[in-house]
Amino acid sequence: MATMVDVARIAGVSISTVSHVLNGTRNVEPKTRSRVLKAIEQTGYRQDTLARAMRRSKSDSIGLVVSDAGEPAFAEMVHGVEQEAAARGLTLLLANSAEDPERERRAVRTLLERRVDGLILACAAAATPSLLTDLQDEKTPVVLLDRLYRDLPFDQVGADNRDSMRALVRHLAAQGHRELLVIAGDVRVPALEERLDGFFDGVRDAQLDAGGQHIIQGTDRARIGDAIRVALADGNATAIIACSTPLAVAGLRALEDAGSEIPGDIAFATFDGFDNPDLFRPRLTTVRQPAFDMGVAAVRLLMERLDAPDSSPRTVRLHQDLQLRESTEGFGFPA
Amino acid sequence: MATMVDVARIAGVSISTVSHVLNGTRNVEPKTRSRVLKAIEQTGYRQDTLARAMRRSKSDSIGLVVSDAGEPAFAEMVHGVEQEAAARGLTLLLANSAEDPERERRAVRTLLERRVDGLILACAAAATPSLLTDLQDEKTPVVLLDRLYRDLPFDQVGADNRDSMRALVRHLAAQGHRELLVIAGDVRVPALEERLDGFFDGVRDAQLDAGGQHIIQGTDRARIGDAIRVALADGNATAIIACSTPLAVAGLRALEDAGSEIPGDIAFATFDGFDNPDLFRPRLTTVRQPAFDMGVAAVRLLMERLDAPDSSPRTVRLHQDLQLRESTEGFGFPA
DNA sequence: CTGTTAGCGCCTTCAG
DNA sequence: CTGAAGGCGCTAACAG
Repeated sequence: MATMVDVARIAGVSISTVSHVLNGTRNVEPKTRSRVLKAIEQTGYRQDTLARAMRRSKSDSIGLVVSDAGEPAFAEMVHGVEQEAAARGLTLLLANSAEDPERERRAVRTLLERRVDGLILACAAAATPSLLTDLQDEKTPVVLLDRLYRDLPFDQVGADNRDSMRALVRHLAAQGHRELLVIAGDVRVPALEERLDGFFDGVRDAQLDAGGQHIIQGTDRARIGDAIRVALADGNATAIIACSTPLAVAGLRALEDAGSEIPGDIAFATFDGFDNPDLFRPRLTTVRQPAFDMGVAAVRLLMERLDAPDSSPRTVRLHQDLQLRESTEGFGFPA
Repeated sequence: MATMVDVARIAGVSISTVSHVLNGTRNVEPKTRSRVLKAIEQTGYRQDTLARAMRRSKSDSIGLVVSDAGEPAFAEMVHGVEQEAAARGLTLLLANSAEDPERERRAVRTLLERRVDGLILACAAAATPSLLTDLQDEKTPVVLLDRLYRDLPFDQVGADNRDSMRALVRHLAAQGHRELLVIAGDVRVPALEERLDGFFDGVRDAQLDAGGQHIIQGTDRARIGDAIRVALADGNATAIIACSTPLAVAGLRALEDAGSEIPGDIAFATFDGFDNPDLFRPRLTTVRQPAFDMGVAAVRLLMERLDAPDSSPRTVRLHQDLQLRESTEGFGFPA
């Protein structure tokens, strides 16, 4: 591998001149410059980003740690982050914690050791509490993505979970539903907690009986299935809301096992949802997270933070779309 | 940020001793060792991976360039690569070419400049031909993923596209289908070329009339739609095969526009397919790519190549599952 | 407009 | 069992 020294020797200039033509960091006479360029061509010289990063203590790279690369929403966020990073000449270092706090800790540490310029973090549900507080003392800026922590002074980007859920509940109530079943998931995840809060906002707005609603917490599939069976047997709940894609999968499977039809037997809505929602039946009413844009926004926040390290932390909420489809439109209320 | 010098000073040892306890690269007296460890604790010292990489000229990182992060199959491959890389203590640098040869070139260059230990590459359909030949001269090992180039001496991992398609065609023929429509896509993509080849293998096996089959090439949605409409109007084709997820989307939309039912009016099968294929209707017969495992296999190949730089290149083909579902089971042939 | 030089933080011979 | 010292490839003062 050719180095700057080789280029300099061949071009008959000093290595600092080579550096300056490479980086455009000071004027160099056209003639000299072209000699250098030719030498670069000739040697096939390529800059060593590592050495450069070390010297400048700036790596032009960012790290992204996601908590579950399996969920489509996260895959989309990764995509958005990659896109925006590339557009700004940043290399993306990707890690997946798989909802494991220990892996998460290791991933963060590894990325910090690699001297990334900034870190984007979608924390695991059971994230080690000290992780984020430790990160506050770090000079490497951090942006929290999707998994937000209201009380911590980080830049954050998420969706308007609470408002979207509220709107969804109001919509269902307006159609006549009075008793709903919410598959809430792991409410330690801030986004899921917010969605549950929004549910009760909506219940209040629509003056439904708060005590009469069915809330299923946790992610255990069997338990979700049981709870749905019970609720269906009682026969009072007329609509189900799943608070994430995996929760929707659990719910849909349970309904299938029970032989219940959507929306004939029960209405169904989900957050995040599935790809190509109009191609397959049932067409599910979905609150859609702008996951790609959230990734883009996270990178922007990070770069702005680098420019202004001392400005106060900002939380950006992106609007979620409420896409109404057949799964909540055909339920037959008794006259 | 504390450096090894700080640690050495506090522990009252030389910096080389610090290095050796850090890397376990030579024996050091337990007492000394624990002094060093304490000093590390105390200073919050963290290794600078960049400096280390520069010195060892080995970065413990690998680069992955995918051609379309949007396709679910690629998202899964990324996931598999990440998983296996992390398990081996490698950091993953991710780039997306978005099927743009220019972006692809830049991505490869960037990753090379970052001194990745190896590169995994799912080439764009229209990849610059010189890209791969240039890469052959590089000492950085390269593994081709999914987008294979039979004639080039790289390690490669793909799926058994040809055989799977052949099996699918035979299955359809056994059911009575004699005239098929293939949405073949961009056959510059090797996997798609292989699938098309496999189609003709199957046609031959089943002794169908090769001239009577409908092949739609390209990715233009409108053209695919037109071709399907024409084929339906003629009324001879009884089954459609989509050779990738986006192609399936195009096909399904066209059928929907035409008001055709699957499988009543026409049978439908797809490669790669959709998530949760049993939850939504129509349940599509799918040739499923083991995308995650392909990612894993690519990392393994890469590491083995690093251990044995001169062994001959290997191509690994992973088996694809033919998942039969309703979309090909209910077509009513006239008696 | 160009060259010289001192490190960035680390690993690794080579001596002791 | 431990220390001293050189240098990986590059940037950025500082001098001319």
